[in-house]
Amino acid sequence: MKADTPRIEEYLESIYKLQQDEHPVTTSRLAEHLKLSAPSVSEMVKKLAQKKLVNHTEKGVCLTQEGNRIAKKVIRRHRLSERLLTDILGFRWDEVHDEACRLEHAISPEMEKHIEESLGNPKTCPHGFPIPDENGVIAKEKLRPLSELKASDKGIIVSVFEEDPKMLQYLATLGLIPEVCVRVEEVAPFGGPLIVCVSGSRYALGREVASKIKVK
Amino acid sequence: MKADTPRIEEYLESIYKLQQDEHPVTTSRLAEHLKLSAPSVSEMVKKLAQKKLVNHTEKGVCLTQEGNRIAKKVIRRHRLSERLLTDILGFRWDEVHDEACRLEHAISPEMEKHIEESLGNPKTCPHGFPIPDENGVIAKEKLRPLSELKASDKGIIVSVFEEDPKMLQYLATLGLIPEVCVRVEEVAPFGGPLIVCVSGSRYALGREVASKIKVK
DNA sequence: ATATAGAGTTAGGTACACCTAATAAACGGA
DNA sequence: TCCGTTTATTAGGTGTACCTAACTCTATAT
Repeated sequence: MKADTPRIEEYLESIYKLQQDEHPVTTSRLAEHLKLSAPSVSEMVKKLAQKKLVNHTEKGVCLTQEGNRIAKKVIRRHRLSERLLTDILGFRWDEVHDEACRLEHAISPEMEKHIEESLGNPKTCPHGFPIPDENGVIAKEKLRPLSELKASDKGIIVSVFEEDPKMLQYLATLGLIPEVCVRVEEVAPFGGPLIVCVSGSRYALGREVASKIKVK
Repeated sequence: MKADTPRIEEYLESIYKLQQDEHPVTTSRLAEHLKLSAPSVSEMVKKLAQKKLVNHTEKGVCLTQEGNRIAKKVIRRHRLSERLLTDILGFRWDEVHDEACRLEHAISPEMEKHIEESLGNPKTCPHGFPIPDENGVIAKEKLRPLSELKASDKGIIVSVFEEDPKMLQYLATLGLIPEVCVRVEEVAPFGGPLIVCVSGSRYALGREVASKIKVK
């Protein structure tokens, strides 16, 4: 009864991601994220609970210590894969997510180490998210979503939480990528767009997209 | 009914490999190579035949054109993976086979291209076997097994057909790796060992091992 | 207060890839 | 020629992960 077959890894990884925002991780949200039917997820969650990888209460699903450990291991592999793809194999940042989704389940602990060393111990993936160390420890910084800045606030982009290649390409053409400095010029009222200034150019940015961009 | 799920790829790859030597590819040889029971293989071969990926006759299993195409695609990915592992990620040649067995099913056509370019279009894997091009074309050379050389014959090692890490390590310590020149000093009668000379040192080499080393 | 929408689970069923045990067919040696 | 071994297949069964349809809650709106 081994606990880290690809399927299980995918469930734990999804649960981990959905835990990031405040909302509870419900069966239906999980089903949507995994593109599976609700009953399939319901059943699988039961099995994960049996294996002591998640706790399932009225308020939703949450990872146990062990579940968390495995999820972070997978995320470590995902982000290391993304770095390998961009830094060594010459992929663009918008191309790597789907590739990494496949690679993350095919990487041994030894390969993990080798990638890490060959890359010079990178701290983040190409989208700015931290790569957990071998023990699953993640370096934390306190970050704000770009959408919460006020007019004339500025910050340095740390991460871009977006998996859609088209949107990533678009953001890259605007120069909205990690490490770059961004200044908010104007915030339209009633949930309207932000006007931001990036390396001399001004752009309008929807609130929803802006909320996926974290700055420090 | 897609035809290239990991399981199917593994079967086709095994069949391809077993086709290399003269012997017909029987159900039992396949079962042994895949470490599965004979009935499982029997059943799966039937399905592969339905999908028109193999022909199954009295004399054994053989790949159809399409089966061959897929097998070579997988082998291409396997060998490119091995090169990536040794040349870029710093693995030793005896460590890469098992890693590559997992990677080969997780690599997209785009990644294939990127690996190839990053490596400078390598022609062979670390064990000396040719990497098929995108169209599955394999550059052929006429080679002899080391075991068939006579006393005082010499040749340059081209490939080492051995998957066992221990044996690969051992051969590497003797210097029996691709590109190296080897001379046969003596051939013991009745299937006994060969005495070979490699970069100044002399070693006894069993016939079975010697037959896995191809020279030109 | 009750009808109804929504979320979650149960029931029942499919596909897939594997297994063991038993059977059938082929083949080499006494 | 016949027997025993090897080789392949059939029969029957398991576990896993998915599905749809139907049911059961709960919570809200009229």
